[in-house]
Amino acid sequence: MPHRTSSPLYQQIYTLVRQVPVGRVTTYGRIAQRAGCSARIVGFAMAALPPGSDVPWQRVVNRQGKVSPRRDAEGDLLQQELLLGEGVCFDASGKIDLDCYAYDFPTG
DNA sequence: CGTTTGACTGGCC
DNA sequence: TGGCCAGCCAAAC
Repeated sequence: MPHRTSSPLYQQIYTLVRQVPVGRVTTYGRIAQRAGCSARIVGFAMAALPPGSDVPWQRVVNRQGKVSPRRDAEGDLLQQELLLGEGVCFDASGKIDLDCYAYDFPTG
C-alpha cells in the first residue's frame, strides 16, 4: 500500500477519479482541471497506481475518447475489457462517444 | 540540480 | 480524420 501515491495532489486526483460512476468515463484534462494541475500529471498519477487499487483508473481516457497507449500493451486491452464489462460501448475505431459516456463532475 | 521522459491537450494543416 | 508542434509539470537519472 505505501506508495508514492501518497502525495496530496495524487490523493486529490484519485478522489476525483473515484467519483466517476460505473459505466461512465472521464478525461485526463477534466480531472486535471478539477485537481488544479496539468493533464500529464493525471496520467502520471494513473501510472503510479499499484495493481488492485480502489481507483477506477479504467474510466479515465484521453480527449479523443480512446484508451491512451502506454508501455504495456496488455494494460490497454485490460482497460477496454473492464469498460466493456461496465457497459461502455466502443466505436469501430476503438473510440468511446464522450457525448454519451463522459461524466460531468458536479459544480463544487 | 539540469536533462530527459511521459496513461495529455489544443492549435494548425 | 489524422499527423506534427509547443506547453505543460512531476519523476527518474
